[in-house]
Amino acid sequence: MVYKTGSFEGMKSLNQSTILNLIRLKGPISRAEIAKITKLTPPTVGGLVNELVEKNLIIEQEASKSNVGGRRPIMLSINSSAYFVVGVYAAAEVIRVVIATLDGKITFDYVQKITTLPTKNEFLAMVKESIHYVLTEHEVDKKYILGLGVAMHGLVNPDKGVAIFSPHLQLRDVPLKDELESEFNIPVMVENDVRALVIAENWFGQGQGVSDFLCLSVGRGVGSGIFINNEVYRSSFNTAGEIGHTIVDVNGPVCRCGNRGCLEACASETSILERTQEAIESGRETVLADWTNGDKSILSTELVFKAAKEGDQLASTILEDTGKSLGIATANMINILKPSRIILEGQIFEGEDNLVIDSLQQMVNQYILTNSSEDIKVVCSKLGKKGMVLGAVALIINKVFMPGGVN
Amino acid sequence: MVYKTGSFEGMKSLNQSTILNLIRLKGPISRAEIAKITKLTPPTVGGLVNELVEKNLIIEQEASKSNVGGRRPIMLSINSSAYFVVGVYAAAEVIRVVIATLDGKITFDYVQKITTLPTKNEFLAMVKESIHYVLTEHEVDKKYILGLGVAMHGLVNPDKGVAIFSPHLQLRDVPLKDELESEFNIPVMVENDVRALVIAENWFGQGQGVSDFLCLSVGRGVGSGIFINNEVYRSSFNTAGEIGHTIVDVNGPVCRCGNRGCLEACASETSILERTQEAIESGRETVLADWTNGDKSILSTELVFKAAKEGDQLASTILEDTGKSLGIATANMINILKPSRIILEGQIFEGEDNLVIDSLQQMVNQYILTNSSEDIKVVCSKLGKKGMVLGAVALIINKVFMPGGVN
DNA sequence: TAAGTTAATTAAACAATTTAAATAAAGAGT
DNA sequence: ACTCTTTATTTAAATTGTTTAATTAACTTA
Repeated sequence: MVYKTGSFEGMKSLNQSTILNLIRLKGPISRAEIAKITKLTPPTVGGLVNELVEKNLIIEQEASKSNVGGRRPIMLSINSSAYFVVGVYAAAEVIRVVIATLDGKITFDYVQKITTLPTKNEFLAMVKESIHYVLTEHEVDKKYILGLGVAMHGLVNPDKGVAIFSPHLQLRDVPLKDELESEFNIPVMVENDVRALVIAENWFGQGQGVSDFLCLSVGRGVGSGIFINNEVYRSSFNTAGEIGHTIVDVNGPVCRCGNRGCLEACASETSILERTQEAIESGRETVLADWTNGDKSILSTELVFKAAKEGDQLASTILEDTGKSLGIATANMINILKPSRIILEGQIFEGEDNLVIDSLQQMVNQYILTNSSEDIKVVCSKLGKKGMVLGAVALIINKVFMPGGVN
Repeated sequence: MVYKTGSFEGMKSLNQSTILNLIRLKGPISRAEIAKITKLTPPTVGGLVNELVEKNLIIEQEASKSNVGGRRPIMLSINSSAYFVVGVYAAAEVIRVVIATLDGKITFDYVQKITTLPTKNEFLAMVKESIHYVLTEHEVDKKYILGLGVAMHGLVNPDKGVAIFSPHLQLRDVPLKDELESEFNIPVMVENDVRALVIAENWFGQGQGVSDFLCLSVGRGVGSGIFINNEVYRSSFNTAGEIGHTIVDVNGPVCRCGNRGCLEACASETSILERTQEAIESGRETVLADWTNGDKSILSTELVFKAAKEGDQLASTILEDTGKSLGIATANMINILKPSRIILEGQIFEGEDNLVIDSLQQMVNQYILTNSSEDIKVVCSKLGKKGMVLGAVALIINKVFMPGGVN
C-alpha cells in the first residue's frame, strides 16, 4: 500500500492542474477570475499561470474589452495545438493510429487492416510499424508529443501496461507499454477499449460534465464501462463492467460462457445474426430468406435493420427482443449504480427510429426505481467509429490535466 | 463545483492523517518506522506525531526492548479510550443509542422501542431524549465526544444531514443534523443504514483492508451497500445499491414496486413468509401447518429454518429458492462491479449449514465470470444486530481519521 | 569504557503559499 | 487633458511547513 503524503511539490502540482482545468472548462478566463473561483490568492495564481504560459500550454489572448471600469483582464485559453498526442486502437480486425491535439481534434488518421491472426511479435511489429508511419508522415518533433495511448480489446492491466488476454487476436501478456516506450521514447498508457471509450465520452462526448455514467457497448459481444465519482472504475481485477454475462433470463439461450440467459447470448450482434439465421433455416416467413438466398455470409445486422424498416415481422421481433434484453440488464445496472446517464455505443444503435433503442428505453423506464428528483437519461454516443481511438487519445490528455501531468 | 486546491494547512492535514492511520493499522510503531514507510522525513514525522500526542489521540508506549543495537524506538499507538463517539440507529421499531471508543468498543448501549408511528416532531423528540439519557448515564465531558453519527433506514442526504424519506416510519425531510447539532452542540453526521453498515464492516468487520466489497442486507426488504475504491459509493442521487429491485426472473411474482420478478419479491423475509403462508393455505404438506395451526402471526423465518432443519420439504425448497434468487442478483452485481468480497447481513444468514447461503453461494459460483486470478469471497457479517449502530459510530470515526478530521 | 548503531530532536535552508503594498491600465467625470 | 475610481496584475515581505544537515540521546557489543 502506498501512503499518500503532501509536499510542496504536490501542493503546487495540485494547484497548477486545478488552474489548468479551470482554464479548459471556463476559458477564456482571467487570472483574477481564477483566483476568485479557486480561492487561491492572486500572486499564487499569477506565478502558476506564468509557468503554464512559458510551457506553451496556455496562451494569453487580447485583453477583453470594456468592463465596468478598471484595468482590462488578460484572457487565458488552452493552447490546444501546441502539443500532440498519439492514439492507438488495436481491435479485432484493424489497428488504427491517430495524432490529435489537446482538444481531441484528429489531425492525422491511419488504419491498418489485420488480415491473419498474428503472433505476439508480429502484432507488436505491426503496431510499431503503424506508429512509425504516422510519426514520419505527420512530421512533429517528438518533444511536442505528450504521450501515446493504446486502447485494446480484452483484459488489460493499465498499471503494468500489459494486454493480459485478447480473445479476438488470441494473444496473451503483450507488454505494450514497455515495448512501445523503448521503441519511441514517449510515455505510454494502455487501457481496455471500452474503458478508454468511457474516458473519451467524458472528455469529448456525451459524458462531458457528468460525474456518473455508464457506456453500454454492443458489438460481437456486450460490454460496459463504468464512470463514477468522476473517474473510471476498474475494480482491483481490472475486469469491472461485465454486463455481458449478467443474467437477463434464467431460462434463456446458452451462452459461450456455458451459462443460460446471459445478456451477451440474447443481445450481441452475434446473437442477432444467429437468431435470424435459425429462423430462416426453420422456414419462417421473412424477406431475409429471399435476400440472403441461402448464403448466410451475406447476412448482417444492417440487413436485419433494413428488413425491419420494410415491415418484416421477424426482423422487428428479433430487434425488439434484443432491445428488451439490453433494457433489462441496463435497468439492473442502473438500479445498482444509479448513474445519471447511459451512453449507448455500437452499430446497432445507429440510425433513426431504432427499434432496439426504443424497446431498450421502454424496459429501462419500466424497471428502474426512481424518485422524482432522479433524472437518468439514455443517449447514443456521437463519437461513432472514432470512439475507441479517441479514448486512447483521451487517456493521455486525461493524464496531462491531472496533478503532476505537466511537470 | 468545488475546485480542490492545496495549501499549507491541507498538506499538513494530509500528512497528519496519513500518520494517524498508519499508527492505527501498523501500531505500535515508532517515529522512525513511520518516516521510512511514508517517505516523510524524521523531523516532519516528529512534529506531527508530537501534536497528536498533545491532543491525546495517540500514546507513547514503553520503548520496545533489545534491537540489534542503537537507541530503542518509542512505540506509538492510538489512544482509543481518550475520546468517545455517539452512535444512533433509527430503525423501523427501535432507536438504539450507543457510546463507543475509537476502536469501536461499545461502552454504553441503550435501546428504545418505537411502539406507534410518531410524527416528525415526536420522532425527533424521542431521538433527542434517548441521546440525553445516554449522555447523562455515561457521564462523559462533551469535549471528549468527537461526534454523533446517525444511521437511518430509507433515503438519506448525508451532505445536508436530512432523512429525506423513511418508509417504515412514514416520515419525510427530517433535518436530523441541524436539530441534533443545535440540541447537543456536537458535530453530527447522518447516513443511510446500509451504507453506514458498509463503513462499519470496513472498520470493524469483514471489510477490513478490502478496497472493494459489497454488503447484501436482507430483512423486510433487500438492499445493498457498495464500497469501491476504498470508499462508500452513493451516486449523485444517494440511492445507489437498489439491488432489491433488480430483476431476477422476468416472469416472477409481482413486487410492491409494480414490476415482476424483483429480487425483493423473491427473497426478502416478507417474501419468505408470504410464500410459506400461501403454501400452507393451499394445503401443501408441511410441519409448519401444524406448528402455526392457522395462526399466521406465529409464522417467522426462524420457524421456517427450524422446519427445514427437521427435514421439511416445503421449508427447504422455499429457503433454497430464496438463496437462488439472491445468488443470481448477487452474481449479476459481482459481474458488474467485480468486488473482492461480498458480505451477507441479516437474520436469514445466521446459523450453521444455512440453506439460503449454500444455494446463494452455488449460484454465485455458477454465474460469475472470473479468470484464475480473481478471488471473490462470499462471507457472513459478524457484527450481528450491532452492525448498523456500529455504522453510525464508524461514520464519525471515519471522519476523525480523514485529513482535517483532528484539527 | 569506547565504538558502532539506531532513534529522535534541533537548527538552518528552502519551497510555495499568504498578506500587504505597489504598479498598471483602463473608464468616468470634470 | 487631468484626476479619481476601479479592477488586474505584479512585487516584496511574512508565514507555514517542509527538507537537509547536524546534534543529541540511548542502547548493544566488544
